[in-house]
Amino acid sequence: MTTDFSFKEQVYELVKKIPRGKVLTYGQIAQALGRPRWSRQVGWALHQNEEGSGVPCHRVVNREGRLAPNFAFDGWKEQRRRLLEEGVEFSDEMHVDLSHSLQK
DNA sequence: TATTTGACGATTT
DNA sequence: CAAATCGCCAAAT
Repeated sequence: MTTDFSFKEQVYELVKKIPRGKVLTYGQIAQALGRPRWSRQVGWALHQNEEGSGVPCHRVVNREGRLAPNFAFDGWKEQRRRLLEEGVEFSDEMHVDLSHSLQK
């Protein structure tokens, strides 16, 4: 076993740190982990994730703040509902207002 | 080992 | 805004 964690695990740790009412984009997560082109792999890591993993995956959106069209466990409707409940503003049905909710 | 797939990003049409 | 296109890279087939 090596000392480095899987990219997946690093993604989980970062996502767990997202404060309530804020969101992160896939690309930001990739960059924060030192892999600016790994946005797709970030999406995968989260897709492999399950609800019970303790990862608030509903706080992760694509670069426009758009909710994933085929969000795994309940669909983007459920994701939107959760975000609204946390105080995240929406500019559209499927778009988060990043200028107010994007965590740096 | 080659091809396809995908919870992405950016640009162009 | 929608669709097409290209780049990116691991996992699935």
